[in-house]
Amino acid sequence: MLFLSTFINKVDKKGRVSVPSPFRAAISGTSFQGVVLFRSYKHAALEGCGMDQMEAMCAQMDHLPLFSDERDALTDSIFADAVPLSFDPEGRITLTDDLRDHAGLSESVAFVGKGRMFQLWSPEAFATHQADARARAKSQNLSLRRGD
Amino acid sequence: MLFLSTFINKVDKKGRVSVPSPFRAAISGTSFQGVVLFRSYKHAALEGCGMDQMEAMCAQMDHLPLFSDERDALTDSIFADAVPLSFDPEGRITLTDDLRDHAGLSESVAFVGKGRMFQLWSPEAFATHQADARARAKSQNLSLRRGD
DNA sequence: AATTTTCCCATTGACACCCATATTTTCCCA
DNA sequence: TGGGAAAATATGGGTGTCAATGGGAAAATT
Repeated sequence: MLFLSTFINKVDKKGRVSVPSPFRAAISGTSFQGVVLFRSYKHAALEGCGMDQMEAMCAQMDHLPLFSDERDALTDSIFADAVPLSFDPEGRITLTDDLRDHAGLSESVAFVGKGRMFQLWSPEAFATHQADARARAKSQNLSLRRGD
Repeated sequence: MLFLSTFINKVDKKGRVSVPSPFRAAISGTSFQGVVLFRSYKHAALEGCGMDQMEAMCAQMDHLPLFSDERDALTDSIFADAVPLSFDPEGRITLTDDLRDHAGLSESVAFVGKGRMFQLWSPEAFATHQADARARAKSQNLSLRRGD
């Protein structure tokens, strides 16, 4: 099951957001009924996935030596930051202030499908980011054509 | 079960700290109801895990030759130092003075999830350490590769 | 007997659940 | 093909429950 398309949902006064139903469906098979969110270290956005993906990342990290610098940097910026948020009976999650601040989220959130993972953006920030990404893709294509 | 997120809890006059409920849940399956703490040899912090992980580390160490310098160093700095602390009925542990001193802990403690292990930091010290780790992850563009 | 450790209870504040409502999508039949 | 009913989804708010904390009593150790 993959995370596809983009959905924009509202954040209520308590900080709750409905996770898009197709995203919930992608997770419904796993034991932990909820998502895991952590700060993207590249963008003003949040990375998200199910617990199974999180465990896969942990398994990959087991190949790095214990107490090594690389492992430290990754675990500190992924696991230390990761917040497991379980669904309420209506399929919502409650964002922490920390997460909200980092992504600059206010009254609504864009859930952006990225395959095995997804992202949470402020809708305005994502619009410009996506326009940017398309422009980059286009210019790369042009340069490739020049190549042959 | 993984150790995720960061929790900051208070130390009371008796030296007790509540272990975050999700961390206790990650340990609840094992026979020893408590955690094992030992001094980090890289940072002013404590390493922590459940007894099962301790046994896993022991098994890993079996690959190193008996009486080798490397094995000696690891056993001295991990097993010789390790303190098993069992939960009280409310899920709290009491830190020893030795542990408290090494991590510079006073009125509150940060429990930092690191996947299969976790760490205990003075909240202020961890804030700077984490900022550092994020900068490293970003500048070196660290990422996880598929397991080989 | 005094000190330490362990357990028990009481308070608090946050959050997870319950229910109610609104909005959208889907489906069925005219 | 279009309109309407029914289902599914998204949203809003009140309340009970549980986790974190603080203090005191009982048990164990010296």
